[in-house]
Amino acid sequence: MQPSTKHLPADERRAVTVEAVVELAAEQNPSEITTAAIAKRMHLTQGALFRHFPNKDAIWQAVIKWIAEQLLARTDKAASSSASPLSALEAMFITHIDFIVKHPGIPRMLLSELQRHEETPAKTIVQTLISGYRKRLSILIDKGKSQGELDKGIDSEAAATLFIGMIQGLVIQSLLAGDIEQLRKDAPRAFAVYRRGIRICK
Amino acid sequence: MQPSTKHLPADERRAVTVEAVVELAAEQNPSEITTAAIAKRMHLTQGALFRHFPNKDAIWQAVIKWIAEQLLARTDKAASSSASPLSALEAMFITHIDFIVKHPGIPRMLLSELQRHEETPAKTIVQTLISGYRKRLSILIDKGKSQGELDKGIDSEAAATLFIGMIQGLVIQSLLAGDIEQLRKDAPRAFAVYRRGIRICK
DNA sequence: CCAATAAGATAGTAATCAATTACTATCTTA
DNA sequence: TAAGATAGTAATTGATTACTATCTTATTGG
Repeated sequence: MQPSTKHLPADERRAVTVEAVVELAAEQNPSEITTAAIAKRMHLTQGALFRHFPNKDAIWQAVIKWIAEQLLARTDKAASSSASPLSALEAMFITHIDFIVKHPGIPRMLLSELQRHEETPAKTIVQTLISGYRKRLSILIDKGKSQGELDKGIDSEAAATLFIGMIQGLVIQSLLAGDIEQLRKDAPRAFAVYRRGIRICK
Repeated sequence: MQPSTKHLPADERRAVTVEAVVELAAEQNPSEITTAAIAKRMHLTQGALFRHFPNKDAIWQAVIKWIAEQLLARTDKAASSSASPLSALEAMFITHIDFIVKHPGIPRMLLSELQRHEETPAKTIVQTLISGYRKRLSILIDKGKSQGELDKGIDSEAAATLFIGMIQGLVIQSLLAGDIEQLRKDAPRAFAVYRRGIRICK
């Protein structure tokens, strides 16, 4: 099954489309990605895209859905193979950062989507993703407290929000610098400060 | 000098334009703000805008410049009227959050600008803003260490990055929720966790 | 091997948008 | 108060974009 074949079955073509958009988002402003640009990247004519998606928004929705599934699957796996709640948090963090470094277009797509003021289906997917992620985090933090690994005085929800916010902030700052490697460098240092904020005082 | 006067002098007209764009950015995706929409908000015809700005990018540049000046001025003032480094950090944080809550279009404009892949003049202004902001923070943190208020073991640069990241992350999450009041609610709770991460152990 | 159908190519359309142009109204000052 | 400078209007232009109608080619099951 060589990937350069024309006439792909519909579901494969849709998967390749998602891939192409994630790639393009790493290279340019996602809100300026045209259907023509997507088609060109896939060596397809622009009109052919509309054989597989009813409209452009449906393409975006598919991309966001793929991102959400990937991220939850990867971080879940990382957390479940960790010995303690705190190490699970760290494993989720590292996995999350790795995923973004591997696909720099991903945060750009998410940011672009949440810029929209209307409630789009894609935005709803992101909301569900984040609230699920936050739930997992605060459960882990509570577990850490009861196991005596984390300080009982901390606000679990706030700590979960800060965990997610830390990642988002690091991503924004590397986006601003135009250097994804900065993310890899800054992330562990920021996490060290965060860890100190939730751990029991020694 | 009623603001609804026609025939404003050029510099006033430019200032009003910046105001209009910041307002519009609170209501819609900044990348979809058209020159026609800006003109309509100002009760002006679209073409008239180009009497005062050579092109659309120049409008954006003016808006970003205004934001940067405002933010630095306000946080500087807040920090200088604080008793200790840690309280200065908290004052800057609160001031920053207040500024965003008052003008919800601001983070949207900044996010929109840094989504662009090219190096625009506006993006350069944001980079300068953030690096100046980070510098101020790490100096404050160093001062806090030497005064025995903050833990000497923490990484000042990472703590500064996390400070900024925390704000950016909180903003993104309130943007996602479509509720700016969430920012006001979550901010102090997240800051409490952050404070615990840098303060000396009691 | 041959229809039936799925997938792609080609060539459009209507709408939108930044920018420009020719002209007019208003302000300022010598 | 006349004349130049400044600010605004209305209409248009060329480029771009999402989407579609029609024709062509490849794939596949009987």
